[in-house]
Amino acid sequence: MNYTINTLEQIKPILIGFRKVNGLSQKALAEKLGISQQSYQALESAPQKATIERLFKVLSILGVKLQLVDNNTQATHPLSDGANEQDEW
Amino acid sequence: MNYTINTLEQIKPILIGFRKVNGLSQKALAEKLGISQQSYQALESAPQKATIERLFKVLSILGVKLQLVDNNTQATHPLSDGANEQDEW
DNA sequence: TAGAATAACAACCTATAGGCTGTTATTATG
DNA sequence: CATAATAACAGCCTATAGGTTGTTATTCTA
Repeated sequence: MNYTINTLEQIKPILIGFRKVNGLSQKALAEKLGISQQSYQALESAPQKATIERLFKVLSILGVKLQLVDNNTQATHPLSDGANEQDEW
Repeated sequence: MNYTINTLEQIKPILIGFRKVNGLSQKALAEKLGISQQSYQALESAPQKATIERLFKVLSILGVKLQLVDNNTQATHPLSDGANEQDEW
């Protein structure tokens, strides 16, 4: 399932959704991160302000991967969304 | 073109690549962001430390979108990578 | 090889991310 | 409705993100 981020406001509800799908409370997820529930709550309430590093850790726990989608070359292979193309770099 | 981020170290070279593909120098991109070349250079040298907000701005200029890919539900529709499914939230 | 353009490094400052504890809503559920 | 679980808010502190200017490599090309 892919969720394209068009605006920063979208991240928050998506994050909460992912956490719930994983059946985790803020406290449970915070424990996995090694921080307090209150600290995690702060992150979840404004994920745009978090560092990539921090979001990445959370997403790893939730089984979610970050992807960068180049819109410039989008049109060339409309249906060829091969697994990973980062090897080209 | 999709670039899945498996490790934080991947972001830096991908970022530089996107900038070059767009034919921009650090100075040129910095100007679009309204900051100095040196400030942008700091961001580019350690993008993991940047906030989502900041990276998002850079990616917008470079014509790159952020995507969250749920690995949990990955197997259900292997080939149905429909455009955007965030409306389901 | 000189000069221009580009990228990187250093020192410095201010705002805020990232953490804590304590308390207060807000949902569940027995 | 009482209580437990969950989520949110407040105040506080320290580390660092995000910005500046000045300087120094590093490419590139006439």
